[in-house]
Formats: sequence, structure tokens, C-alpha cells
Amino acid sequence: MPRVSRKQADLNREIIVEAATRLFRERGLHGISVVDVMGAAGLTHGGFYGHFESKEALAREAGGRAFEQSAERWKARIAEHDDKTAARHALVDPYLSAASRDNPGDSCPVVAFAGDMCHEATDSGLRQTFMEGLDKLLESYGSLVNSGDAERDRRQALVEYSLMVGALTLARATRGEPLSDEILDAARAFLTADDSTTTAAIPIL
Amino acid sequence: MPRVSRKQADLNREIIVEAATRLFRERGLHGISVVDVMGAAGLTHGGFYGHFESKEALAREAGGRAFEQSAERWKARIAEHDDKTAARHALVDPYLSAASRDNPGDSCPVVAFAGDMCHEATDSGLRQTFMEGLDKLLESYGSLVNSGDAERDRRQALVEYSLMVGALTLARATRGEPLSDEILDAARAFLTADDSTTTAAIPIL
DNA sequence: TGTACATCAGTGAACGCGCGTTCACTGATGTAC
DNA sequence: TGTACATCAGTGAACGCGCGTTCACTGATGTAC
Repeated sequence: MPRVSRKQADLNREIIVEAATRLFRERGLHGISVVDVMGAAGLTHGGFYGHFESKEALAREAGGRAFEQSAERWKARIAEHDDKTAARHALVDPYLSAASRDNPGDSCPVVAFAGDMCHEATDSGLRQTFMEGLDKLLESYGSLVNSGDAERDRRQALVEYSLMVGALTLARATRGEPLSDEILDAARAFLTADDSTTTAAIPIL
Repeated sequence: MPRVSRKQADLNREIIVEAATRLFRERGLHGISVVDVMGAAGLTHGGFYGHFESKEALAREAGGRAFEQSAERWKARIAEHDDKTAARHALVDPYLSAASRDNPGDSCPVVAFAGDMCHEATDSGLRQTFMEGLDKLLESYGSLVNSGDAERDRRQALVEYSLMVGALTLARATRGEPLSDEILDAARAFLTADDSTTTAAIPIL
């Protein structure tokens, strides 16, 4: 049943990108084929190149969208809370949850793609998309770290965000083992510790 | 020139494993082919299955060896120093160095394989090798965190190690950008900060 | 120690397979009258 | 509004390629005498 309406074609393109956004995060940039993506969108593979120049072009678009979604979600979570500690919980707790670990398709694109980026050429478009997305997320995260000393805050944000990425990565790699929950719990407790409930402040560099 | 001596054959097997140990870490478990590995060992691909049951079997052996090498290296570095702070520097500084970032083939197998492990079946042999190796490295790292409170030390070690993994992963993904060095510097400073030089102690959970 | 022969480590062609990509085709859509 | 025709979104077969793996072959190695 070929030749659908222009409106339907635009919708199909949208469905393909949405499916790819999820699948690339779930199985990695090289873990999913054009046939897989088109199948997930309810189409056959032949029509793919009517919508996209190449598989890599789709990866760039789907990856970029994943970053946009994450950045918006972060901003919304932080904006919901006036209290700094509450905002921190609102961002860190879901990020380092079992749900986040078990649903990479709807989770952080940095964790999903960081491994693949290591093998990507410096001038690759994917890598540029990754860098822009990472910068945006780091900027969002920065609003949680706000002592007045910009340099110290920057380092603190980098440390905390690196910990989030490392902990989620390790939790996924060890999924099914007790260690996996242990890592999430330790990192979550560390990042959401505050003066009133623990023996030490949020660490200062 | 077929049929080399038994001794040479054993040596060839060793060369293949050594090449694989480096290449798998450099390009990922799926980024390297049997032809590549055999070529790096100075052989042709046909003889591969005389030495190994499958590519996966080689990956298990090469991965296991990478973990052994890392664990030994860590133990040696820590053992060289009586002083806790010095031992910490001896382990953290090389781990989060530009050299480590730029030479994944001779660096941490956890960072190299964590991404691939996320897509590996729970009962996979590779995953078991990864878990055993990670446990050993965590145990080694634990000797740097020794306050007497075992539970707290465990959480602290998990947090610090997650940070190391996250920082090195992000530094590799952003290699070539200023952010890459920034991440390494911030994480290194954080993990090696001590009372005498900074405004706060190593953070306590 | 020397000879004759069986063994087997490594070679390179070949296999089936899945991949990204191309293309002739189809028939509903969109348009010109 | 209704009709005739050009357009083009999606189909599925086919392409070349690289992959993991197999195998007939070779000739130096290792062994039996």
C-alpha cells in the first residue's frame, strides 16, 4: 500500500525518529539496524532513504532529540523546586534510580552514547551533537551548584556529573547483581547528602 | 610457511591474546574483527580457530587478562606507598591522566567494556569475567578508603570509583575539546584533595 | 644419529549471513482542467 | 464538483561488502624405527 498522504508521510518520519531515539539509546549506535528501526516504526526498510540521507543522519537527528528531551526534563525538574536540596533530589534521584538503569531507551543520552563517542572521529557530526548536548546538560546541572565561586562551582558540577554518569554506567553494566543497586544507592546518597542529615557538607573541592 | 614448532605455536597464541587485550580495549568488543586481531599478531585469519573456540572465547580470555593486569598494577602502585595520601595519588593521578585517556589499549578494562556490558546477556561469560574483574579492582581501591567504618568505606569506595570511571569515560568521549582536560583535572583534584591543602576533607557520606 | 612417515600450525579460498544502500515497481495521492 | 493524469511514499528484491567461521591444502615439525 504505497503512496500515503503527505501528512501521513511526515508523521511516519516522526515515528521513525522517535523509534530511533529510543532504540539507539537501548542498544547503542551500532547495535541497531535500519531494518530494526523501520520495523519498530511499522514500516519496511526500503522507504528509509526517502526520509534520511543515511543511517548516520538519522543517528544525528535521533541523538540530538534525545539530548533536547533530557535537557528539557532537567530544566523542568529543577524549576519545579525553589529549595536547592529539593531540586537536587528531583534531578538526582530519578537519574540514579532502578527505573533509569532498566530503561536506557528513555534515559540519559550521555551514558547511552559516551562509549560509542570514544571510537568516533573528532570531526564526526555525531560527536558534535554529543558535545552540544553534553554542554547543555552540564549547564543545567550547574544550577544545582551555586556557591558564588564560579570556578569552584564549575569543578564541582563536573565532578558530580561525572559521578552520575559513572554510577549509572556501572549500574547498567552490573545489572542483576547486588552491586548494581549498591552503586546507585551510594552515589544517590552522596549527591543528595546535605548538612542537616549527614556528618559532612556537600563536598567542596 | 605452515607448521611452525609447538613452541612457536604457543608463542603465537600468546601474541594473539596480547594483541586482542589491547585492541578490544581500544576499539570495543565489536569494533575489531578476527582478521584485525590476527593481522595485528602477524598472522592470517585462517589459523584463528586452531587457537580459540570462537571470537567470544578470545574476548573472554583477553578481557580477563586486561583485568588481571590492571589489578596487579593497582596493587603494586598502592603497595609502593606507606602514606595513604601518596598511595592515593599514585593510583588516581595516572588513572585520570591524559596518557590514560589517550591510550585506552593499555588502560582500564572497566571503562573500555562497561558500555558493551550493558548490552550483554546476564548469563554471558564475558559479563562474568567483567564482574569478577570489577570486584577485584573495587577491592583494591578499597584499601585507599579505610576509616574503620566498613559500611561507610564501602559506599565511599563505590562513589570514588564511579567518579573515576565516569570522568575517564567522559574525558575520552570529549577528547580534543577543552572540556576533556577540565573533567580529568576536576576529578583528579577532588579525589586527591586532603585536609592540608584544601578547605574541606575528603567528603564523608 | 639418520631415515621415512605421520602430524598438524598456518594459509587463503570459500561459506552463509546481516548489514547499509539502491532501485524498479505499485497504486493511492494530489493536481490540472 | 468530477475526471484524467502525473507524482511520489512505501514495497521488497537485489547490490556489494565485511563479518565469523569452515575447510582442503601445504610443508616443516615431531616421531618411530
